[in-house]
Amino acid sequence: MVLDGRKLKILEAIISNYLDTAEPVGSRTLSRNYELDVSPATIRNEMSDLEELGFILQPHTSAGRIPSDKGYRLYVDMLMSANNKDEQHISHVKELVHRAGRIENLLQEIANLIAKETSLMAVASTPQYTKCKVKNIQLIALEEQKVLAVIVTDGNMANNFVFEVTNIMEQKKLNQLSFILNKELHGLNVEEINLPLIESIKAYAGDQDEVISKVLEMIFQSVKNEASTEIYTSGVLNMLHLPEFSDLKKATTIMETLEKKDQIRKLLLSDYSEADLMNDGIAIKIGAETGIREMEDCSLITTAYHIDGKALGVIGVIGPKRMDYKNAILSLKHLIVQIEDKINNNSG
Amino acid sequence: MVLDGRKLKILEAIISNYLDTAEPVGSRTLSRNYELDVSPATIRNEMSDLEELGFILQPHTSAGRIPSDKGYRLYVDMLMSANNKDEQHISHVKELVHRAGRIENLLQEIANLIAKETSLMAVASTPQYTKCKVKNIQLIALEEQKVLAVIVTDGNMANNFVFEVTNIMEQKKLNQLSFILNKELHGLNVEEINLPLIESIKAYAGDQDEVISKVLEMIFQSVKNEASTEIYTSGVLNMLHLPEFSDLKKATTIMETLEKKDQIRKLLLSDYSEADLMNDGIAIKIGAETGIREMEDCSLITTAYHIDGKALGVIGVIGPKRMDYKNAILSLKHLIVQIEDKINNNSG
DNA sequence: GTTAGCACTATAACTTAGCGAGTGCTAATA
DNA sequence: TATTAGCACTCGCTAAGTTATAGTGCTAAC
Repeated sequence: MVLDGRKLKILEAIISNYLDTAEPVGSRTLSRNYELDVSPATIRNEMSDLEELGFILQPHTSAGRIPSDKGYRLYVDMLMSANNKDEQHISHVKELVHRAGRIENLLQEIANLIAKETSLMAVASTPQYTKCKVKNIQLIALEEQKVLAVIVTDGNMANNFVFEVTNIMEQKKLNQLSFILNKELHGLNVEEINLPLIESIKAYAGDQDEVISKVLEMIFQSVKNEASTEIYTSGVLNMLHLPEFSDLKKATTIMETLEKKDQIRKLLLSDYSEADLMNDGIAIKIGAETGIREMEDCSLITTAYHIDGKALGVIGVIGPKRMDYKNAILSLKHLIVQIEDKINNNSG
Repeated sequence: MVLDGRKLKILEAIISNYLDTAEPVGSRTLSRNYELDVSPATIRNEMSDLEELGFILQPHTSAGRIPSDKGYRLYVDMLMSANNKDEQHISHVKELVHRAGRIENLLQEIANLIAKETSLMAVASTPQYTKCKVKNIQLIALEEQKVLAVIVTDGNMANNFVFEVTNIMEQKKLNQLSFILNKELHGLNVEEINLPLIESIKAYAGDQDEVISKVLEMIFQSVKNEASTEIYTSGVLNMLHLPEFSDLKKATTIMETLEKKDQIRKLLLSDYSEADLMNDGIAIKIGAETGIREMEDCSLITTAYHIDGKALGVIGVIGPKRMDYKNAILSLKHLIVQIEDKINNNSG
């Protein structure tokens, strides 16, 4: 049994209808509303085949059919190869991107925008700190024995750390130390700051090595700390309006899952398969493919943004498997261009 | 008709029972489970009186009674005057407070902790920026024409702004300008930075007045921007488990309301009545008292934290009107001490 | 290969009856 | 006069039964 043209057409019709209605699709509906030119009975036979092939399934005997994960997969793969070039979005995006000063704000705004455009949940991660380049380090005297270290990386991400020192520090002295740190670290990837390097820099600092080593130690620690990749989300509540979560129990479960930043972070940063990367860098995970049981009714679409040609962070959409993939992909594709523009200008 | 001892006892029993069960309370239950030493019939008479006085109400004819806003008000006022001194909490709070470096992290952690302790939603606002004192300003060269300004205020709050300048800026030059800015602004309240002051400082700067005025302009602008007071929340999802929101529509409404940071900010920072401030600084708003229609089933308990004796920011709990006020108040009271300790040490 | 017709099925939606918790009122009691 | 027992009544909730509906698969005819 093979997926001939007519079966494909019917499958497409089923998915398309299900995306709209969230209701199982019956043979009569298909025959009436799609130009298939065959009777419901014929469609029933084909549907039976499609089910056997695993592309659709029946919630219960007397119901219509809904797409299976495998069905969705075929559908999005077709979408991707169609390579639709329509670009209508333009508008206020440029403005928005221009307005936001720092990348953190930018990412939050981007997430808000995606959520609004798609009426779904949007996610955005900051660049993976470890892969960013150090642009500037500045030490600031707070009070006698407290120092604030500001570390600026690509994309003008500013990370702040407060630490205590045993000696009283004057700003002038700190400026000198900042100068040394900058000379040694400027342009390095954060993950290149390792123990041997720290030792060698300490040697320079002479009697002020306490401050230097504390700063470096903090950077070093923060690298190991996965949580340093911030996740911004927006539109979680949009999920509550979807029929798939119209039952409070399901709604609660999905909300709880989506609130777990650790889990979402892992999901976003998990390796892309090569197949995904073929498609303009758009990666799609459908249902069980996410690897999270609670998200079996959801799909995730992501795309990475690049700094200096390296994929550093991710923006994406989380919606029901039934989401409007086409629109979501378009939104992401469009925004990613803007973001990269902005970041690479900033760090250029 | 007056609220004699027995009526009060019955009212207390009704509220107490309703806090536990979230179900309307009937006369039989009261007579059985509380030591009132009167028959259900008598209690019914008293309840009828209490209803007429407006302290309780009946959801429908054949149901028991539930407390009205007025009833809750009496109840919490009694709680407050009882001035309970029991302090069991100790534990890891000190540790937590010590661990967090910057106040932003601290507040988020505090919110998490309150949410966990109370199983409700917690809120915390950063200090009102306008009332904070400038502690240090440092300018950092990012690239040829971009400068990052870090403004540190009381409690080691660091605010970052990026801006562009027309001339190429070297770090050395920026250090000099930072020095000038610090000399002029250190110790001032942010809101004291007004236009006349800006003009007078510009005069000092001579040919470098562009940078100076841009920094000051940004500070000045951010003061006007209410949104600069960040709101941290935690445990929004706890609300979903409460019986009052077991209906999806209600759940959605409350979630949407609680997600609106602007609204919550306004609510938190709205003026305290004098009466509230009498009670150890604990302020309670019950149901309609919040002024937000969607929160008519909720209560808000807040308390302010102080820096240099001025109330600057707020931490609080949002829960159903039926929440455990006593426990929530205790949690807040206990934490506020820790926070003030931490902040005032930091800024001391 | 396609289609009409039909028996069959499972869910959803509506209806009804009965239960239970609670009230208010009245009359008896201390 | 305050309290209580008794009772009729109310109303929402639940369970059971009933109907309607939208779908299927199969068979036989085209």
